[in-house]
Amino acid sequence: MVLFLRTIFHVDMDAFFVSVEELFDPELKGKAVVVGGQRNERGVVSAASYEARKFGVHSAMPLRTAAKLCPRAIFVDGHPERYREYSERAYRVLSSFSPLVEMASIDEAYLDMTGTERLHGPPLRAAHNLHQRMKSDTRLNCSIGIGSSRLIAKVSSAKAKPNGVLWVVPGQEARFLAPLDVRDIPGVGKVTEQNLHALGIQRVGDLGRFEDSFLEQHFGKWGLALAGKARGEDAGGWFDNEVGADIDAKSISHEHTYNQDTGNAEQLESTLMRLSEMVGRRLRESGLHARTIQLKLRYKDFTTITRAHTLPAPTQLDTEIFEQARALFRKNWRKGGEVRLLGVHASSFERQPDQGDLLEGARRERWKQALSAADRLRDKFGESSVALASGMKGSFRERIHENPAGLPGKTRKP
DNA sequence: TCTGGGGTCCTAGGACCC
DNA sequence: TCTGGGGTCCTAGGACCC
Repeated sequence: MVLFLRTIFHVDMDAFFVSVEELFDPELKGKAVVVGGQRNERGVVSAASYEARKFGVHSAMPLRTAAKLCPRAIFVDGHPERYREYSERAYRVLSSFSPLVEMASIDEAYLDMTGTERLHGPPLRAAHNLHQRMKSDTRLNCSIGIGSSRLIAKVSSAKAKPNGVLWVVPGQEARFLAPLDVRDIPGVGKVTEQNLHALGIQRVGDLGRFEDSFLEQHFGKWGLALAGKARGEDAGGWFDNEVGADIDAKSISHEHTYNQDTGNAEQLESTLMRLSEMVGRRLRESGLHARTIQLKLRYKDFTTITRAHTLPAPTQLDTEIFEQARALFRKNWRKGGEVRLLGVHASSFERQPDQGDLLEGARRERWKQALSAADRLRDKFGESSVALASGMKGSFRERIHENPAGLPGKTRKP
């Protein structure tokens, strides 16, 4: 039950990574550009310019496929620092329009603009002002969707692209959604789309012909949410959160795909050490302690397993994370099996560690201090400058580059 | 065509407890 | 020998998002 009408903006930067790269190299402007790596690297497209999209190139597509579809495309490595910087600039602009800003990812945000009419005027005028400010302050284009829920704002910003503003007038939500493809609903991917098609549901409006209970039977909890979404409601899950509500991270993970598959135990364990260090570092930075450590292992043929272990007491120490990850690895790795990817994942966070006896607590504290010092060194001299002894073992200690294409997770503030 | 990395949420089964 | 019911924790896998 909606007690009062909300005005939500969804602001989405247009071809964000590509646009930022264009600022650094104006030569790229107007050309087919693919960000994410080189044309014959192992990896996928992070972002494609509108020119490249005309050839069928889109994000998440293997780089090699993109090269075949659009041979003349320019391939550019990603620059996460640049994207973070421009994301922060965008955040500053947004914050000057509403105190309730929530970055949903590096290039999109929700604003609760409810009750700002006195200051900013009616929604469309506010949006146009915001649009202009974004352009003048960041030199980047964005699109803005306006609606009475996150869902409507999100869907309408997609329809406003590129470089547009779209307002769905309150009361018109269902009419706006009805003709759209079910795939346009956030959360409906390839699989759900196929399942809906099998029931003869192609457009959002078709959902209205079915009872909520029928959808629940077919799709469980998600089916119920889907019924609500067809009416434009933020039904279920993350969408229900108030804009700007502070939500703690639920997991921290790092993974690495080798350029060449490897079955070398020493190299694999060395990678695990590096990944454990990266996870431990992030835990310490955010003051979190994890109880569950998970290993992810992907073989050459892409079969993937995950194996988890939950500790009696939470940790944020590289050594303890590594110990668990390695134990899981040794227990589950098919000896000699060629590995494509390794990952280390931490979850079940607690703010305070269960210290156990005092001596033990002191020992851990010393470790923590040593590791924090290492963190500062890394800040200064780069990720490869410091490693614990076991990570140094062997000649395979390689540098894991910061994910060139990756996106940070949901963060409240950049 | 040969498939990244970092997240969230959901399901389902088994263990264990009352 | 035929076998409850609910709650919680843990693990594995998968859909989905950017």
